[in-house]
Amino acid sequence: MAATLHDVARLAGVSIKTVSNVINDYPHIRPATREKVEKAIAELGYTPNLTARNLRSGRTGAIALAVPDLGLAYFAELAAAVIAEAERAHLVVLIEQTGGDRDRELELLRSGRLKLTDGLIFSPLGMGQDDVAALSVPYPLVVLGERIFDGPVDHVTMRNVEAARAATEHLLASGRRRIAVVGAHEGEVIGSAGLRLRGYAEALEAHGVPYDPDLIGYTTLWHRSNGARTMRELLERGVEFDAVFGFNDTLALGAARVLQEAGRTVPGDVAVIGFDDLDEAQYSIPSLTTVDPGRDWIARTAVTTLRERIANTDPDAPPRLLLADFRIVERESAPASPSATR
Amino acid sequence: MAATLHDVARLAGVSIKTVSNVINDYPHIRPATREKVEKAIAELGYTPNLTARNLRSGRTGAIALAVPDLGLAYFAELAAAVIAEAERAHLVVLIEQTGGDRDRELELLRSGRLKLTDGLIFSPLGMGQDDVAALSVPYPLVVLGERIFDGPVDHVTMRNVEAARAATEHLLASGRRRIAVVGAHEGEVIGSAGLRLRGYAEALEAHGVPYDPDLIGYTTLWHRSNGARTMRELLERGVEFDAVFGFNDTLALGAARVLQEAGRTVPGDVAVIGFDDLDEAQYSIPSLTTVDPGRDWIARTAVTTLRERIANTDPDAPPRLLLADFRIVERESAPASPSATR
DNA sequence: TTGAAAGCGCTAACAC
DNA sequence: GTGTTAGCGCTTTCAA
Repeated sequence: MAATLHDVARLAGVSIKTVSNVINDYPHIRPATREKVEKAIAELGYTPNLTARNLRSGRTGAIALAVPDLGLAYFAELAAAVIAEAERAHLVVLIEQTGGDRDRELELLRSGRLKLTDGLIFSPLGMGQDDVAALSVPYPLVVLGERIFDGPVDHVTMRNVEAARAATEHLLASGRRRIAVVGAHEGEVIGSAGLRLRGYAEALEAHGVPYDPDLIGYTTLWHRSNGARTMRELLERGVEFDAVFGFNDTLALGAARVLQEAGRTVPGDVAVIGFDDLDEAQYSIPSLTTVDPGRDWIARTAVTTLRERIANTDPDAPPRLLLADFRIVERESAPASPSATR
Repeated sequence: MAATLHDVARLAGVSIKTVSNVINDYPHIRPATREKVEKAIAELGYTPNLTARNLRSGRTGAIALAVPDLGLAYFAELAAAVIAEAERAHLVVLIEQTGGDRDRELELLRSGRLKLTDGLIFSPLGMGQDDVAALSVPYPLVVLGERIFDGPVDHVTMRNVEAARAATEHLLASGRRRIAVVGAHEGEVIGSAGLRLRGYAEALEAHGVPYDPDLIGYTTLWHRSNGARTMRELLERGVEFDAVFGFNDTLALGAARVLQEAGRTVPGDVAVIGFDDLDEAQYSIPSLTTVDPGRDWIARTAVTTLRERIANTDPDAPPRLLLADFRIVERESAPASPSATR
C-alpha cells in the first residue's frame, strides 16, 4: 500500500498538517522541520493521492476532449494540439470518441463519465441545431465545429463560409470556371458541408459563374475512400469540370487519386484544392493546395477558454463566439496562375 | 452545487444507505422504496460524484495511454483502437504525448499525474534497454513497442524482425535484388529501426544477396518529409536500386513521392514496400504494399492485459511477452509478380 | 510555526 | 429491508 500523509507525519514526528504545508509550499515553515519532512517523504517514496486531493478541492486537473474519431487526421492533429496546450497549463486530457453519432454525443454530455474531469471540449458531428438545449450542462463546456451555433456556451470555430469562398475564388482567379465539389451533404445548411457549400456558391455568384447542381458531389463521410468514390461518380456522370474543391484534404486527396487513374492530370486538366492543411497535404503528389483553417489557434483558444470557465471568475460572462483566421496555402495542385499546367 | 446522496435521502425520507443501494442495484429493496428514491434522484438531477467513489474504492475507471505524438498516423490509429477497446470495458482513456523524448518518458513514469488512472499503456520511443529499471513502477503498466525487452512488466508488441524479413522477401520474390532501406537508425540494435534492419539483412543473407551499406538510408524521425529527404540523399549518392523498403508507411510514401518526381516509376523502375498498413496506404498513388503488424490486436491485447493486472487476481503472475501476428498486404507499389510493371 | 479536528461524497461493515 | 457509522487521504479553518 502506498504511503499516506499520516505515514510521513509519523515518521517525521510532526502532524499531517505540517506535512501538507511542506507539500503545498506553504511559506512559514522552519527549515529544520521542512528538512525532516522532506527526508521522510523521500524515505517512504510518498506521492500525494490525487483522488483525495480532488475530492477535497473539487478539481481534478483533467479536461475531456470529445471528437468523432482519432483515425480522422483532422481530429488527431486537433487532439495533439489540445493535449500540448493543456500540458502547458498542467492539465491532462481524457479523450472520448463519439463516432460522430448523435445519440452517443447526447449520451456523453449527460453521462457521469465526465465527472472525472473539470470540463469538456466538445466537437459534435451528429448533433444539430435542434439539440442546442443539450448543451446546457452543469459543467464547463466549450464547443468546437459548426454543427451548433448560438448555444449557451463558448464556441470556438473557423470561418467556414469565408474560407470556402476564398478557396473557390482561388480557383476562379486561375481561370477555372467549372468547379466540382466533393463532400456536400444533401440538404445541409449549417455543418462544415453546408457552410462550405454556401461559400462556394457565394464565390460563383460574385463572379457571375452559374451554379450547376450536376457539379456537386455528395458523400456523408469524409474518409479518403469517400472522396475517391464521389469522384468516380462525377466522372461517370459525364459532367465537364476543370477544377475540384474537396471539402477537406482527405476527400481532395482521394479525388485526386481517381482523377489521375482516369488519366486526368492535376493541375493540368483539373485543379484541386482541399481544406484543413493536414500535415500530409504538403507531401502528396502533387502537393495539395488547401485552406489552413487555424487549427492550432482553435486548440489553444479552446483550452484557454475552458480554463477561464473552470476558474469561474465571472460566472455570468455571456457565451462567446471565437473565430479563427484562415489562410489559403498555395501548393502544386492548384497554382495561382493558370500558366503552370501539366 | 450538485446534489449529494444526503440531499436525495432527505427528499426521499430514507437513509443514504438506501439511496446508495438503489444506485448500485442492490437486489433487496422494496419496490415502493426504490420508486421514492428514484423520484428524488430525478427531481434533484442527482449524479454520483465519481471522485468520492474513486477515493472509496481505490479505482478511477480511467487508464492512461502514453504515445510519442498523435500527429503520427500510427499512434493516432493505435490510440483510436485503444479508446474503442477501453470503452467496451467501461474505461475512459487519458492520453499523454511524450514527444518520444527520453526524459519526458522517464518523468511520466514517475509523475503523480498518473494517480488519476488505474494503470498505464506506455509506448516509449526515447527510452532504451538501459532504462528497464524505470519500468518497475508501483501501478499496473503495459509496455508497447520495441525499445525495451525483458522488462518487469507485460509487453505487447509485433514481430518486427520476422515481418521485416517477410517484407524484404516479398521484394526478392518479385525479382528485385538492389533493395534500398529508408528509415535506419545509426548503430541501433533494438527499436523498430534496428529490428527491421535485422530482418532485412536476414532476408538478404538467406537469399544470397549481398548487403550493401550504400543502400541504407538513415533518418532519425519517421515523418513523411524525412522519407522524402532520405530518398533524395540516396538518389544523390548515385547508388543503383530497384526497390525500397520504407521502415514505415509514412517514410515509404515520402520516398515514393521523390522517386516519381525524379522520373522513376513505381513499381516499374522501383518497387516500394512500407510497414504499418495505415489507412492511407490503400489510397496513395500507387497504393502501397505494406506490412500489417497487427495494430488492432495490439490495442485490444494491451487493454485486456492491463485490465487483468488492475484486477490483480494473480499478483505474482510473471511478466508476459505478447506478440501480434503480421501479414503482407499486397498492393500496387510492390506486386508479387515481376511482370506487373510500368 | 505547528497541531487537532472537521468534512469533501461515497461505500460497506454491522446493527436493527 | 433499512439505518448508523466509520473511514478512503487530503485540505483547511481554528486554536494553541
